[in-house]
Amino acid sequence: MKLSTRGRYGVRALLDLALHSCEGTVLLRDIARRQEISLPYLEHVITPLVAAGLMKTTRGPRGGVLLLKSPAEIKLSEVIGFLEGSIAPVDCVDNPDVCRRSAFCVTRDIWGEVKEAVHQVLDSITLQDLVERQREKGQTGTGMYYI
Amino acid sequence: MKLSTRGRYGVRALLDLALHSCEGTVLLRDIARRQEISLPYLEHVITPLVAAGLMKTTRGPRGGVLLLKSPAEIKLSEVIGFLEGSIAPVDCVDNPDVCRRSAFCVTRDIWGEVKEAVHQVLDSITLQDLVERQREKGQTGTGMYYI
DNA sequence: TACTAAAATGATTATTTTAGTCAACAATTC
DNA sequence: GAATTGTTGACTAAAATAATCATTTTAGTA
Ligand code: FES
Ligand code: FES
Repeated sequence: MKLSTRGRYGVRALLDLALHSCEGTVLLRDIARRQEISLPYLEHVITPLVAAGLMKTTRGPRGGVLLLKSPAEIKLSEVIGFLEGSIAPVDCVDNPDVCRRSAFCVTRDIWGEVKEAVHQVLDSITLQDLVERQREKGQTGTGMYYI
Repeated sequence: MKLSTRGRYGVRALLDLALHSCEGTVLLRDIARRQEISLPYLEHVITPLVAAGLMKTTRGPRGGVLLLKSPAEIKLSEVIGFLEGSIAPVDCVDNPDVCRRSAFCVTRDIWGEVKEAVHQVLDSITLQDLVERQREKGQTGTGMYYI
């Protein structure tokens, strides 16, 4: 039941981007530095988010990453979906055919309830909520307190 | 966010045991056959459940596995805890020291909420609930419908 | 006692997933 | 056209997963 680094880094990158996008595009390199993620790896991590249309990238000087949707319109359930795929704890919840026993398996029902519970949490939280929570905590993750 | 086979097989084995333990001990071999899990692997899977005191095993002829606690007293949250460890989606939820950023990381708070949501589901379901659900579905997993 | 049936344990293995790195390429600005 | 920035795909090391197998221990029974 662990999240991979894709999910963890991806959400953090998105939050960092939202926090610093007042000036338009943000350098991937800066996100990587602030979030302590290697730049080459971060490039791979955000790929699905770019593909999903959450952000736009421009290359070259003055390039960077730009948030395309308003943070209030980005739900964590979508983000995790793009980054990790389904949050179902077992595959047969989404796709009954992978288990022959699906029709009569009560444990499958349980895993479905777990999936639903996680979904409700992540579906009720937007990137905007994260931004506000972070501002309340006072640390916007600039990294200056860590050097 | 996937469960490993330990969690899936372990819960199924426990349910199978509860369903068939009217006669006392149950052969591991029978659980393995009904649940379509290889016997040698099942032996490893149930090890933590035996260690946790949920079941007792006796070797030799007329041996097998015996449920030690009443199904109504066995919560799925415990079972998954024994089989998979913490259900926290990231380690820093349980152990803040693994991330330097814990004190100000709002994503960590989210993962804590996810953990709590999953816990609430699993903590509210007992093995007895599974038994009853299975009986309602009519298939007690004898395997006879699959041969 | 010897035999057999069952579970326990530990070593080993193959496969898959994860978490990255690296190099070459493409686009953009100045 | 040179510097800068993101894109892509190949590659790799390490870890986790999902087992299998051989050996040992224990308990009952003929
Ligand atoms: S049907 Fe997939 S675990 Fe039971
Ligand atoms: S503190 Fe662990 S992910 Fe932020």
